[in-house]
Amino acid sequence: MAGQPKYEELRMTLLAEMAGSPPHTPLPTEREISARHGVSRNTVRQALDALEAAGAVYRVQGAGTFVAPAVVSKSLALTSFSEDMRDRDLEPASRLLAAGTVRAGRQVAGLLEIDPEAEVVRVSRLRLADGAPMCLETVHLPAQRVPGLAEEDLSGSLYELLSVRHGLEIGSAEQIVRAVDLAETESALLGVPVGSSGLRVQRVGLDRRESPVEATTTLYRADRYDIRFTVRRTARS
Amino acid sequence: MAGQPKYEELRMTLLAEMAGSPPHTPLPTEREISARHGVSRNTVRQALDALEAAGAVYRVQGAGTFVAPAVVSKSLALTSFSEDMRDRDLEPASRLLAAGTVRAGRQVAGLLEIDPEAEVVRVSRLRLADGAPMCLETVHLPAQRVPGLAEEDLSGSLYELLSVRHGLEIGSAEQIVRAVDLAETESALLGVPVGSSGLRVQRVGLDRRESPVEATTTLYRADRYDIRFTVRRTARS
DNA sequence: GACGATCATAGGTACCAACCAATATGGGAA
DNA sequence: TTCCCATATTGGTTGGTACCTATGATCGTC
Repeated sequence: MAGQPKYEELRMTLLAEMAGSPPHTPLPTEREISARHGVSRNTVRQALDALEAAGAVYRVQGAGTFVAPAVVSKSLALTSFSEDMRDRDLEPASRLLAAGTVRAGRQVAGLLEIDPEAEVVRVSRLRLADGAPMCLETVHLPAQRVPGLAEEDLSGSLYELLSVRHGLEIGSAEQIVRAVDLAETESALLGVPVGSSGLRVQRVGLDRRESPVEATTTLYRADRYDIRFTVRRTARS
Repeated sequence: MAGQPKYEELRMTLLAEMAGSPPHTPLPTEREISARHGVSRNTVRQALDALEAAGAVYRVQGAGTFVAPAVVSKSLALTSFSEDMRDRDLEPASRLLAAGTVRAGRQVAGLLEIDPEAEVVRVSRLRLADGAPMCLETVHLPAQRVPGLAEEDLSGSLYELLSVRHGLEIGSAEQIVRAVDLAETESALLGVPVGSSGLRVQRVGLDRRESPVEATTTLYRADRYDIRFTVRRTARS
C-alpha cells in the first residue's frame, strides 16, 4: 500500500497549520519549511504551488509567502452534483424521470464524437437539495461504454457508478454556461413560476485521454444556484 | 531588459511545433526534448506543466505526452471585456452611461473591504459588440486609489487605464455567476424584450496581494453571451 | 528629518541525479 | 493462436545545489 506523495502530505500539513492564522500572515520561508520538515525545497515549492493554485496562499518574490484572505468563492473544480451540494451544506437527492437507450442523433453524437446512428444511454433526473428541486439533469453516454447502465440504481452519484462499475474516470470537462428562459414543463418540474430564468450548464466529460465520455445538460433554478470561481491572469499565448 | 525564462521560451516553441499536428500525436519524450533543446528535464517539465494547465497537451504516465484534441472552449482566464470580445471575433465598443464619485455603501464596501463611508468611483457603461448591445457594466473602485479617474477617457479598456495611469494590476478575480430576470430599464438598454433573462457576473478584482481593487457587476444578454471553460479533477482537500 | 544607496533575505529559475510507478510491448508458455 | 508476464520506456517524485531578481529594512548622508 503506497502513501501519497510527500508534497501532497506537506500541502495538507501546511493547510492545517495555516487554518487558524489571519490573512496576510507570513508562512515560514521555503528554506525553513524545507529544513523543518526534512524535505527538499523542490518538494516545498510543489506543495506551495498547489496551495497557490487553490488560492490558499499568495507569494511575492523577495517578500515571502502569505496566507490568502478568506474568500467567498472556492476555486472551480470538477465536482459531481452530490459533492457540489455537500459543499454548499445541502443534502443531495435524486428523482429518476427517465432512463433508456436511444439513437445518439446529430447533436449528441457531435459532442461525444461518435456516429449519429450509434446508441446512447439517456438518463433524465430531477435533482433535489434539502428536499426541494434544484436542477434538471439529462445525461448522455455511449451505450457501448456503459453496458447495462440503464438498469442500474441511478438514484445516487453517477460519477461514482461510472468509476466503480464501468471503469470510466472523468478527468476533466468542458462546460458552457448560459442563461435561459425556462419552458413550461421545466418550470413545473423545478417548482418555479412560469417565465422564470434558469442557468443552463452544458458539460462534456472527458477521460484522462481527453476523449468524451458523457454529455450532460443541467438546468438550474436561478433563485437557488450560482457558480463561483476564481480566475487568474495567465500569460497570453 | 531581461528576456523571458527558458521554460516560457520552450513553451512557445513547443506550442508552435505542435500547431499542425493532429490530436493525440505524441510529443517527444521529456528526456528527448531536454536533450534536443539543451535544457534540463526540470525545465521541460515546467513548460509541459504550463501547456497541460492550458489544455494544450495531456500526459499519461508510462505512455507519453500528447497533443490535446482541439476544444471548443478555452480555459477560463481573467480577461477584460475588450479582450474577451476580440477572442470571439467581435469588435468591442463602449457607451458611457454615468461616471462619478459616491459613498461606498454597505454592500460595495464589504466587497472592497473598505469603510462604508469611504468614497468610491462608480462607472456605468453599456458595452457593445459589433455595434449591438452586449452587456451592462457597473464598476466600483475605491476613490482613494484612483484619483481623477471619473474625468478620464472611459471609452476603452478600464484595466489598461488602471495599469497605465494608476499602477493597479489586477492579478486575479473572484466571480459569481447567476441567471436573472432583467428589469425593464435593463432590457431597454440591452435591446431585448421585457422579461428576458440575463447572465449576471459579479466580479471582485484583486491585486497581487489578494487585496480588492474593483467590484464589478456585469449583466449580459442571454441570447448573445455564454461562458465557456474547462474544469479538471483536483485533489480533494 | 528626509532621502537614497546598501545589503541581507525572500521567492524564481535552472541544473543535475536518482529512483518510483504506470504503461506498452514483445517473447515465451499454454 | 492466444494469453500472460518480464522488461524497457515513459512520465512522476524527491533530493540537492547554484545563482538571479525583487523586496524591504538598515544605515549613512544631505
